[in-house]
Amino acid sequence: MARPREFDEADALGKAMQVFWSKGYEGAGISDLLEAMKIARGSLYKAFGDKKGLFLAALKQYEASCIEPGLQLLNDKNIPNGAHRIQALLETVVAVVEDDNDRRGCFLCNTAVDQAPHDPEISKICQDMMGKMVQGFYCALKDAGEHKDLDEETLQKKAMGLNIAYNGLRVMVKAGYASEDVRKTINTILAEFDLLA
Amino acid sequence: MARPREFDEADALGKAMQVFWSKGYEGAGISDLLEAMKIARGSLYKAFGDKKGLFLAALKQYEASCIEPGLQLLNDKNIPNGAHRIQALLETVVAVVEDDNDRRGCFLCNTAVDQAPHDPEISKICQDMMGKMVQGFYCALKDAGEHKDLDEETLQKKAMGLNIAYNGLRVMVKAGYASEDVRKTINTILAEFDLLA
DNA sequence: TGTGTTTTTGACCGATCAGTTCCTAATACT
DNA sequence: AGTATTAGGAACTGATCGGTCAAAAACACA
Repeated sequence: MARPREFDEADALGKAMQVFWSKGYEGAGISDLLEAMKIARGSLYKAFGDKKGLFLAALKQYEASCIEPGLQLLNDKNIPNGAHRIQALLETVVAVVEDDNDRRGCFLCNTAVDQAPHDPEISKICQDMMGKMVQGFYCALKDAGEHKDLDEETLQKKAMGLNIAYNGLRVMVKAGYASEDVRKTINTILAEFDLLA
Repeated sequence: MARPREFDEADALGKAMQVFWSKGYEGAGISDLLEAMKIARGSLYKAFGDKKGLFLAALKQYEASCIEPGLQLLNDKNIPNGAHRIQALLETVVAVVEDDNDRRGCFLCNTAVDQAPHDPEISKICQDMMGKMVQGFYCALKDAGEHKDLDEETLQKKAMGLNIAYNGLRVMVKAGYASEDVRKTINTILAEFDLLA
C-alpha cells in the first residue's frame, strides 16, 4: 500500500561504488553520486540513510562484486596448481591498467589508506576483508607445489606476505608506474615466494 | 625596508606537513592548516601561493625529513650487512605503531594512493620519490650477503619488490592491523627475500 | 621623523558541502 | 473511489570550502 521504488537499488549502488572507488570518500560529493546513480537527493537519503551509510553499502558491494571473484579464483580447483591461481590474481592488477589504463586501484586498499585510520568501524571492515584475502592466498598456497609440505603457521605467514605484496602492487599502480614495470615486479614477487615454475 | 616575517617558514611548513600527513589533501582544511601553523590566512597564501602549493612544499619537506633519513639508513656503511639495514628500515614501520600508535603511514604512500591518480604533477613526484626508495633498497642489497653475486637487473627487480612490500606494510598498518601482526609479516618478507641470517 | 615596502590580519567572497523539509506523485489495500 | 503509505523532487538550511582584499602594522632607510 505504498508507492514502489522507481530505481533499481542494486544498480544505483553499483554506480555509487564506482564513484567512491574513483574519487574516494571525501572526494565524492553527494552531487557526483546523485548524477551517477541517476536518482534524486531525497531518494538517496531515504534509501541509504546518509553518505556514510551509502559508502558502507558500496564497500559491501565491492566485496561481493570484486573481492569475492578474486577469492574464487584463488580457490579454483580447476587450476590445480595454486601458484598459477596466485599468478592469475596478481595479473588482474596489471591487466586493468593495460586494458583501460584503470588506475583506481583496489577500493578496499584505497579505503584502508584514507578512511580506516579515522573510523574504527571502517577499520574493522577493512581488516575483515583483508583477512579474507589472506585466507584466499592461504588456500592457493596449500595447492602450490612444494608448499604443501609446510606447516600451517608458515603458510599463514606466507599468505599474509602475499597480501602485503598485493596491496603494494596496488599502490604502485596508483603512483603511476608503467604497466611493464608492474608486470616485472609481479614476476619478482612470484619468484621470491617460490611460486614460479 | 620592509616588515619582516614573523613566523618561521620552515617551522610552519613542518606543521602543515603533519596536518596533510594525518588528514590527507582533501581532509585537511585551510582552517586546520592555519591553526596548526599558527599563522593568518593571508600569510599562508602570500608565502605558499595556494593549497596545492603548500601541499607540494609539505611533500618536499617530507622527503627531506623522512625519506632522506630512510635512504641514509639503507646506505649506512656502518652497518656492514645490507640485510640488517633493510630489516632496520622495515622495523621503523612497526616501531611508530608500537611507540605512539601512529597509523598515519607513509605520507608519500598516502599521497600516491589518493592524489597521484588525479594529478600528473603529483604522480611524477611520487614516482620519483619511490624511485629513490628503490635505489636505497638496491644499495642495501648490494651489501647483503650472497646477493652481492647477483646481476644488476636481478638486484633492481628485488629492490622494486622490497619497495612494494614496504608500501604494502604501510597499508597494513593503516588498515588497523595489530603491531605484532605487522612485525610477523616483516619477518616473513625478510625470509622470502633471503634476508635473514 | 617621515616614507616606502612588505607582512599581517580579519572581514568578506561565491561556491559547494552534507543534510532536511515539504509538497506532489504513485501505488496498494479497503 | 477513498485512503494510507511511501517515493520523488526541488527548494532550502547552516556550515564550511578555498581564496581575495584592503587596511593596519612593523620594519629599513633617508
